[in-house]
Amino acid sequence: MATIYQVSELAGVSLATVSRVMNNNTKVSDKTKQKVLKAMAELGYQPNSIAQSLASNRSNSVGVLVSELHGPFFGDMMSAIEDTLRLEGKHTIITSGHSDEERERASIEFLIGRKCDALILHAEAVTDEYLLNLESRGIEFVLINRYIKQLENRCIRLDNKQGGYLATQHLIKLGHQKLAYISGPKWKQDAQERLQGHKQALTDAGIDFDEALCFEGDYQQSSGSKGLDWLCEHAPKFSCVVCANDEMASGVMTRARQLGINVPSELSVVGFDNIIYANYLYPTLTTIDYPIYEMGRMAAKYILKQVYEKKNLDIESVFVPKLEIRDSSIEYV
Amino acid sequence: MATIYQVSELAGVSLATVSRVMNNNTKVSDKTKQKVLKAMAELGYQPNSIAQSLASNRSNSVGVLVSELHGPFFGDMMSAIEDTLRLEGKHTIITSGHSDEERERASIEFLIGRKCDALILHAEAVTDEYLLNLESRGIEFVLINRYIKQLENRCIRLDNKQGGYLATQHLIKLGHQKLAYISGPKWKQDAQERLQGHKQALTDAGIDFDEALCFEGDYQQSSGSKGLDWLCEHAPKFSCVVCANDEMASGVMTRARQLGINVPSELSVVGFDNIIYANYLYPTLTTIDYPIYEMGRMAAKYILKQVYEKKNLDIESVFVPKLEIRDSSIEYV
DNA sequence: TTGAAAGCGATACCAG
DNA sequence: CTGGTATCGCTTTCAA
Repeated sequence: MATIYQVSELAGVSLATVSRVMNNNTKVSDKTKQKVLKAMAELGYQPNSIAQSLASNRSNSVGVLVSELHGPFFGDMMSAIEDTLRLEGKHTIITSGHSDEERERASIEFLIGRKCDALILHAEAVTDEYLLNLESRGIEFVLINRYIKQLENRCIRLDNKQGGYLATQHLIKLGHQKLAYISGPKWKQDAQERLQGHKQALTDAGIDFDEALCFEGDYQQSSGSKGLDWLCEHAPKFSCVVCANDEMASGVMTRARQLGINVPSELSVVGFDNIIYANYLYPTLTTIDYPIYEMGRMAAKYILKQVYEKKNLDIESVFVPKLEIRDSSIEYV
Repeated sequence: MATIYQVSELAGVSLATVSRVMNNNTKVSDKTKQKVLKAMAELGYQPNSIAQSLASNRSNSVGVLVSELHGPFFGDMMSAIEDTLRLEGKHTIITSGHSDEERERASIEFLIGRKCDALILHAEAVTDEYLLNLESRGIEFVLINRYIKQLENRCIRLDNKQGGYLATQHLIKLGHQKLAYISGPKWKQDAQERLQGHKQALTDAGIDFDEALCFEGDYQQSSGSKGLDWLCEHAPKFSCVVCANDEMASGVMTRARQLGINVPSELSVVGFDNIIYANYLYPTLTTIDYPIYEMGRMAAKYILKQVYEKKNLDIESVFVPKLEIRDSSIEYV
């Protein structure tokens, strides 16, 4: 692998000059520039980015933390970020935290050690203090789907409560009075907020929230199935179930089919997230649109603006959920 | 951020000694070791991995290239790799190539520039020559889902042809005689192989392959829908359709429903890959199991063995597809 | 506009 | 077992 030294030798200029044409920030005469370019081409020179990072304390790469590397939600998030950053020549390093405090922290520290210029975090398990401390360490970062008051301007988020509200309100408007709910893990902020929205919608409609109609899932498809089983066995009668995400909703629909319960005529189902295949389920799933791709883009833009000094970028930090009505929910008769 | 220099100063030893306790490969007296450890703790010292890489020409990270960051297939692949590598303290850097030659090459060069110790590549667009050249450059890598004779031992792959064969044979055994086929992009190796398997199965059953019953999709869900439309309009009558992947199969089933065609009674559908939600579709999808998680693990193990000198790892490079019979395919009457 | 030289933060070889 | 020192490949003042 050719080094900058060999290039400078072949071109008959100094190291510094070669470096200058690479980063073309300083003026270099056109003639020398051509010589250098030619030498680089001839040697098939590729700068060693590790050395660049060490010297400049800049890596042109941003670190991303997701909960899981698989799953439609994080897939879209990663794609959005990489697409956006790549256009500006920045690279993306991805790690996963598995919703576990220890592992999230380890991943974040790894990214920092890797001298990422900034971080985009979907951090669920790590404490507020840790994140606050990150800021005081001078680390540049932005949070997706988490709200911490003191870090407000670094939070790109969806109004989850409003989303939960919309989902439930939709069913109430359809005449449903007995609504079951399958929540995400209660310790997760978004799960809490979505549930709060649900309760608020009930209250506003004069319906009492019944703990017995509420099952705590884990956001996985299988827990939707488990949830439906549990509800059928332990809960009072209900005509619909609102799920805290689409994957659990999918689990519910599949299990319902196995149990011989028709969706939507006997049971309406509503999801949350609007993941890509919500529209390919049968029946197609009524859900709350979570513009995760847009939010991923926005997070990347934030970094571009704050860290890489791109101007003319409007940052918007709170996104609004939208109800997407499809076939899995119908009027209660 | 503390440096090794400050640690050595505080501990009253040389740089070299500090380095030695970090990498504990050379003997260091217990007493000095404790002094150093204490100093490190006191300063909250974290080695700078960029500097380590530059100096050691080792990064303890392996680069991964996938086609897309989203999608169930690549999600599982990435998860498998990261899970396996992390257990050994190695890190994963992920990039995407979007099935585009230019971008695949750029990503690979980025990973190399990043001094990854090895690469795991799902490279579709880059030429054989390029890959061959990679080897002669002395780069350690392993290929997933691609076969190049000269690189045979570096190829972790599924017998795609056999998979295509099984899918088609299954339908023929059920009595189908008019089989439509929706392939992946013809320029992709796996798409070719699966199609070959399909043709072989037809031939073995004495059925002629009919070009008019074959639509070329792009492995996306939407092209499954488009494919069915096209087939209904242009192709002779058929009683089933075999799809080169599950996502297109899902598209076919959804479109069939919209067209009022019952699956499976009027149309049997078979997919390929056995992605996680194949089992949540309605009807559940008959498909060919692609053990991508296992293959991702295996690729990681190969690297662990070859590059990081872990012993006692059995490497298996050709995986066997398995037919997974579910509800989307039934006997032809 | 260009060159010389001092780092960046570690590793690793060679002596002692 | 420990210390000194050259080195990795590049960036970035500082002068010229």
